[in-house]
Amino acid sequence: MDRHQTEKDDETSAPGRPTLKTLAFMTGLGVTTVSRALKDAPEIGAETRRRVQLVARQIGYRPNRAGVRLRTGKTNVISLVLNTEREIMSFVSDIIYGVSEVIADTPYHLIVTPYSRSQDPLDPIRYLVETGSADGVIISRAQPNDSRARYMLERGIPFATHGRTDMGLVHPYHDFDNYAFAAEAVRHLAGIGRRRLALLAPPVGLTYHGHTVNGFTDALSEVGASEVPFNTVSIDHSIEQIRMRTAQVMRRQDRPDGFVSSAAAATLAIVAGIEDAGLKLGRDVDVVSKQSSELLHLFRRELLVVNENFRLAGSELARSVLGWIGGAEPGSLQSLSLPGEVVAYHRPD
Amino acid sequence: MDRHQTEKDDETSAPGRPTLKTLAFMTGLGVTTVSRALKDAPEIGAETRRRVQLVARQIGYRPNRAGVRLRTGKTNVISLVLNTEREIMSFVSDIIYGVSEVIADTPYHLIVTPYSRSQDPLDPIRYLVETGSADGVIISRAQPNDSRARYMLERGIPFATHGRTDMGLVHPYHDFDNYAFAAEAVRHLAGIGRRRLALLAPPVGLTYHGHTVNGFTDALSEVGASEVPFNTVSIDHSIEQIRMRTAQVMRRQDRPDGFVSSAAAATLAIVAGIEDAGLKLGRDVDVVSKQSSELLHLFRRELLVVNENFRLAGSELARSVLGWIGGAEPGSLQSLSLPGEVVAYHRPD
DNA sequence: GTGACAAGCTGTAACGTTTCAGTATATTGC
DNA sequence: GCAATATACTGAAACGTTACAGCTTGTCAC
Repeated sequence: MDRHQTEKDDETSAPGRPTLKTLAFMTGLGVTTVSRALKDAPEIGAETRRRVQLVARQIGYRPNRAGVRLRTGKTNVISLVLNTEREIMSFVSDIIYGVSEVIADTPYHLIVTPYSRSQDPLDPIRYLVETGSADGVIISRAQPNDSRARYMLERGIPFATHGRTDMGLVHPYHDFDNYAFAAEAVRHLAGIGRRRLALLAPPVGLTYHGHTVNGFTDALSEVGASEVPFNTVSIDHSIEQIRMRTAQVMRRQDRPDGFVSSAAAATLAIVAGIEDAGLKLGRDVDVVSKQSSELLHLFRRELLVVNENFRLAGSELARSVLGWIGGAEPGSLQSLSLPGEVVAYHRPD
Repeated sequence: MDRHQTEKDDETSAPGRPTLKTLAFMTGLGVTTVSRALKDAPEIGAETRRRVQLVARQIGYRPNRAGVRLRTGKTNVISLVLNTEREIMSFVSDIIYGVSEVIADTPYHLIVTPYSRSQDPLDPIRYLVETGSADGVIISRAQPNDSRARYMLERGIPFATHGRTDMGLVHPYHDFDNYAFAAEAVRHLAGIGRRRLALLAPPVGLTYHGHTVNGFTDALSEVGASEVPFNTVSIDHSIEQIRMRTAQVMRRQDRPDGFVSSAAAATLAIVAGIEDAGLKLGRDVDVVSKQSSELLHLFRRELLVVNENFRLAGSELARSVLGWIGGAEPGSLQSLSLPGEVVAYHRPD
């Protein structure tokens, strides 16, 4: 307290957003005390604490994110990393809303970090980690051996994956039980007399491709049905490709009499292909499809559907990441969503 | 340079992310010089500038966002404000990717700020502005008298709206020409002999409701067709509501023989309603619908569609906001996207 | 009465950046 | 030869926050 010390600013002049200094001035306390009072530190008197919090609420104090971030490194940001080309449309929308629901009452913001086909999927993750841009990350399209998960695990940054990995490493995830889905679909088709089944699977490389294929084949042998190979296309292929391939296979004499489809948009293509071949859904062939919004029954009432709730997935993923950030055990933040029944169309009255 | 001055840190110890100080140490320059050299300030020698930039690139220097934000108030964030319940699904996905494309080579991050039915739409905007959380904002569902736009205009925060307003205030926007869409749809229907047309419009209250209705009615009188009132539902209503209402109207003797629908999902409901009434698309009635992804033709090949590109909208909106932030005239950042032709189904070969 | 200790509060420094007000050296005008 | 000026650089301060190391004051043990 020797020289300068311009008596700081006069607090009353600029009416800009209130800071700790403003609060300190108003309460007559020190900035440090105010800071601690706001976070319920134990060494602050109970009355002081209440007084500070009251004033803070009154004048609408909001901590400056940049200040906190600079000082502590905490960003209060969750990043959702998405593939710009391959992501299912309703997935993007629903998962964002699911995440939003959960972080709504937290100080967290959601930033969307996209990457495109051409890029290494690790790129956006590296960016996030290197620049410390997020406290937690959500990734989709998990792979059995997922370099992104491995990378983040090494750097110790909290994340959650949509879909499981298979590297013997434990981390939070949320997944839909695609094994159960495929198996249930096969059983249902077998139950209505279908015996030669084709599977439109998720792209090879993603973990749930394996789950789906296993559920499919296991159930096939369980019910004694046979598989019609259909693995030259996946749900990542274009509508046109799937449609043409379906039409092709449906024109063969040993054509399938049942399909299991892992995505709604792809199902539209399958149906188109079936009809291109001059066959009729529900008579010549049945299709069980996953869907994430209730639209397939409008499309063709003969379709059989199983619902997957992406909004729920978003919420679960957000909860997992926040849990990990909050210090919970990664292993306790894993969840699996069971498919509901295969549902056939019921005429609304 | 009297007391303390602990010779700062030894720069070589912690290998954390490089900062200006790191660069200053490596180049032997002052922090200020480095800062200026990196932003091509004129008072820095050409060689020094190149040297600093070289080193910065080599060691992968990235400015610390919190530091910049704290000092300058610049967040390098664009916020996309979305309604959690009412937003069209493909809209969310496409617009995000559209925005992402544009901001990919900029320092900007995209944060998604959702709000729900129950909230005042102004809430999220107020939050963003009050906390200074974004340099620019994108909002959708513009209204003729839009309190959000007015609010942001008053505070001077750059934004762009998806859809136009009608308050005599100028601000950036991107819009699809829904007047032209509806008019074109009517003309097309009239061209194939349809005379009693119904419009499934956007929700009242949004600006493009008016545009659509005007285009519809203007073209009706132009071609001498008549309107079958259908304004008890809008595209914001549930599939079931639209479906029932459609079935109702289709069972009347003066039923429409043509529909114009402003959204793809709603079109599914209209078709379902038509079929509920025992009528056949393409024979008893034709439907022209907007769509944002190429799916309606798979649904019913008789459907007539007009494409609206939401990804483009996202890109345009992002460009507008960035332009405004960059100092361009708001009035020069407005764009209108013209609808393509009404397209009927063409059998892929 | 003194020492120890706890309770409650405070100032300073630091996070990384940019801005402001310089300083040192070279160049020019005359 | 010297002032004026331009060039190229620099340190200190500030943005808002939290961590650290204090500082008072009061209470209690003995």
